[in-house]
Amino acid sequence: MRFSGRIWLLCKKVPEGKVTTYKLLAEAAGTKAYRAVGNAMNKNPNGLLACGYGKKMVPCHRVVGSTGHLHGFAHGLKRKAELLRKEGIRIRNNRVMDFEKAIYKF
DNA sequence: TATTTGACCAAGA
DNA sequence: ATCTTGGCCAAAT
Repeated sequence: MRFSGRIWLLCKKVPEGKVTTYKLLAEAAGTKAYRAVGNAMNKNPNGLLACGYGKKMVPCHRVVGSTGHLHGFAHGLKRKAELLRKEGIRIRNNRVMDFEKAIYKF
């Protein structure tokens, strides 16, 4: 399977209310391609709401930078922040509060 | 095959 | 705390 596909699979394991980082995803995949992970998210199978790869959704909005900052989102950072808030994650200035505690560890 | 492009990351003149 | 710089790597061109 292709690199991006493996990343999507790992991404699906992140539960609601938790977040992960591009770096963590790369490490979980056994690589250092942090940057390529970002690209994979950008081209994820969630057209606009399709959100499907296999049988589950790819919660790409739960992926943030290693510093806890929101880097990007197909529908805008604002939308991304709202989705996260709706799952119980506090966001302030495009940054996840209590970041360390919200991280999902593989 | 070669070049360009990012939703990255860590370190710091 | 904030901005820049160089290194990184898969994908698309």
